[in-house]
Amino acid sequence: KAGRRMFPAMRVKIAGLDPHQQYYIAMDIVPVDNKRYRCPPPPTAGNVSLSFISLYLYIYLQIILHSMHKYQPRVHIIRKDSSSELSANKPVPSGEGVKTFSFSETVFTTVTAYQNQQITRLKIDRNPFAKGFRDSGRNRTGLEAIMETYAFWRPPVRTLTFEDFTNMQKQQGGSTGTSPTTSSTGTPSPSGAA
Amino acid sequence: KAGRRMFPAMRVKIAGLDPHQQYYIAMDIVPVDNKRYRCPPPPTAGNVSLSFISLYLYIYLQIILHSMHKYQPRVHIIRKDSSSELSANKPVPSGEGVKTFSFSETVFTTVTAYQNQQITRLKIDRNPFAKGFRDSGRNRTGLEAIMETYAFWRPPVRTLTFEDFTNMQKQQGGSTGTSPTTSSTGTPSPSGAA
DNA sequence: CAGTTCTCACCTAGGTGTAAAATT
DNA sequence: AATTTTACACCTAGGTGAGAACTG
Repeated sequence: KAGRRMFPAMRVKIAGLDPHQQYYIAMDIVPVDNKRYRCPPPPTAGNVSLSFISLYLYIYLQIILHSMHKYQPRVHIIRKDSSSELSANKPVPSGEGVKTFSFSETVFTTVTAYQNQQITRLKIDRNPFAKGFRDSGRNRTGLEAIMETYAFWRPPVRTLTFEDFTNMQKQQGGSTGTSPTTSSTGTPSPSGAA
Repeated sequence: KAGRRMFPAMRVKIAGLDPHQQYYIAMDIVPVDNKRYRCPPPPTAGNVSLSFISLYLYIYLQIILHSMHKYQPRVHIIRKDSSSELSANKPVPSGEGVKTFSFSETVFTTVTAYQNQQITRLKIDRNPFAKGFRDSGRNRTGLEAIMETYAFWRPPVRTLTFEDFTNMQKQQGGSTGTSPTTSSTGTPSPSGAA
């Protein structure tokens, strides 16, 4: 047992795939800060768990990261017939039939102890496992109390959209910033905004 | 949430595969008692969870069974190039490149309440989740007490052996009783020997 | 009455931040 | 001094059989 779970989790929704095609879905986490490249970028290997429930796909990926570094999660959609062998430990292939998505607001910083009191409060308020630390002192209104009891907060879903699968060949290459640009607090391992 | 977990679990070890080939591994549970066929055999559909850890593969399969019936778990090794489409809800294909294993000692009977006091004791003694019901009254010897605390009992591993992959074409067909014939107590859902 | 369903106390298993202790 | 590690109380989440309640 080593490391801690990412919270909040990355949630993604994929639209516009060709139903007659098959795809691989891959995820990795790459360092954001190029200045630190003398510390070798952490390997993206790890155990993978899949759960198929209806049309949903839950992926639990174990990735080793370094503390006090800035990282960016990425999601890759890889057309099955784009020959190159897929494998953990190897970098995700690029080229035709491979599309990489990364959302700048999901950049996070790894820490071993929180640096920011606001992050701590956010985690305690949102993570069900931290319920024991919630400040039940400040009294909530009736509705707020009900929400607190019943609501299960979940991180927002990022949507990966293919305008059309046939365009995929021309749109290869690096990360496609398909979304807003709010600097964020999504933070795995105990973490916070540095 | 419906149904209960099978205990003890089915454990299987596969040997003799061709490293240059790819295989599907399937599991289903079929009724043993042909006399009851007027009750339609239960579907083998269900959610599947996979966990890859090192070379181990954990499969959690959710299968709906009828109570008070006798069942037989089976494991299928299916060569990937044996064309026919794989799908839950459909019966496992048979023919060349498909090998089915079933161990007669793993036959079990489904119940909603235990019929046999010995089964109850076995479950309580072996299943870690039933620890609350263990009879700590009858005192154990020192070693036995230590064992009780630390030992995690796991059901025996059945070995599925391919003498040679190339023989697989000729050895198609139904279940291959590859093992001893002890009538057994392996029993999912609350269950017991009828 | 035989069989099923439901609730419950009692477990396992493991995810939280905290605070002290250890490390660098 | 800054950071990481460890033990801990407090949670979530869910798997046990017992026994009451329910069903046909």
